[in-house]
Amino acid sequence: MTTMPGPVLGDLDARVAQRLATGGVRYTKGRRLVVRALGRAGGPRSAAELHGRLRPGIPLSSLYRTLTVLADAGVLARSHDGHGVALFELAEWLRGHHHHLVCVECGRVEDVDVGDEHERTLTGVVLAVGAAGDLEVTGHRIDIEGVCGACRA
Amino acid sequence: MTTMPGPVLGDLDARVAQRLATGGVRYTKGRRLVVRALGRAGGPRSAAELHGRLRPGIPLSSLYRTLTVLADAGVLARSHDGHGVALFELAEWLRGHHHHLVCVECGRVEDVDVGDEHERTLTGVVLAVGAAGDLEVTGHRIDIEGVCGACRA
DNA sequence: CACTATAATGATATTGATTCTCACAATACA
DNA sequence: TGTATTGTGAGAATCAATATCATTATAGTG
Repeated sequence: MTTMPGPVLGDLDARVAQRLATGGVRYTKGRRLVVRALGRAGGPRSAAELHGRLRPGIPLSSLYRTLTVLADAGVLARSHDGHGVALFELAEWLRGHHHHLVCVECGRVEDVDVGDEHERTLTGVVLAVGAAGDLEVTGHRIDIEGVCGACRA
Repeated sequence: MTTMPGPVLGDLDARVAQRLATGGVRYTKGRRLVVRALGRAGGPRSAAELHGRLRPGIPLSSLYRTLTVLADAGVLARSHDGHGVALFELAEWLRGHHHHLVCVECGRVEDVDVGDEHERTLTGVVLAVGAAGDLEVTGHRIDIEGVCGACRA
């Protein structure tokens, strides 16, 4: 169980549409394609990966602009792989809180849902450590590094 | 207490020298400067920051090469900031295991040492989650995000 | 100490991901 | 239908990072 479809993938479009509407941002065909592709993905994806996978060949420049617009609107979250390449995924309020399994061999990143029990434990430590470091904690990001099944084979 | 000098900063040079020697890599003046600068820093730093701080103006191209050499030799660890810019810090065997406090306002990243007790807790959860996700865990990386004291003021 | 092989440096050119520009197309709404 | 506004596509520009290459420094050796 390395991935889990969020409970809301069904009305993903509807939720994104509403969010964009309140910001006066249009939910165009290209933007829909990107959101759906990321909804299907099991982890954060780069612009290049999305560009290769999206069928009606969206030009890279438009894709980058779309990703930026969606990120600015709070629909997508942006992170980076081990080489500084930008990765995009659905924002937490769409995808649900989760962390990442990172393969140190192939670099692949996959979502992992931590159970409530474990998440409570993590949050407790994070809050304590952040407070001790004079940080007003707003969130945390955990990457679990190792060798994935495919790379072990 | 947001930072803590590792127990080995005194003989940092000696430890790095030995490590490089076994790899047939010279510990030159420029490389010493970079290692010491990172030994003084309280967190990971970008090439640009180091370039600005290093006194005998080392050219950027040389600095990048130095950073790459030291990272390849296992002396430095490489990560990335919120914009994909590479950050460098002393490797774990030199600096000691730690995590990062990230200010979401100014982007500054500072080291934070988690106590043994908390670290054991984190490791336990990480191993359990990694195993459940079919990952042979080799390490973990935790960024605690929030607003730093300076930005709150 | 001088000599040679090897490794490191500095200046510059190049790459690659990402962003910007601008003319054109699509959409919303009066 | 007309008009203002927003989005798109193609290509140029940017910027961090890397590669190239001639020059310089260093470690060993005789």
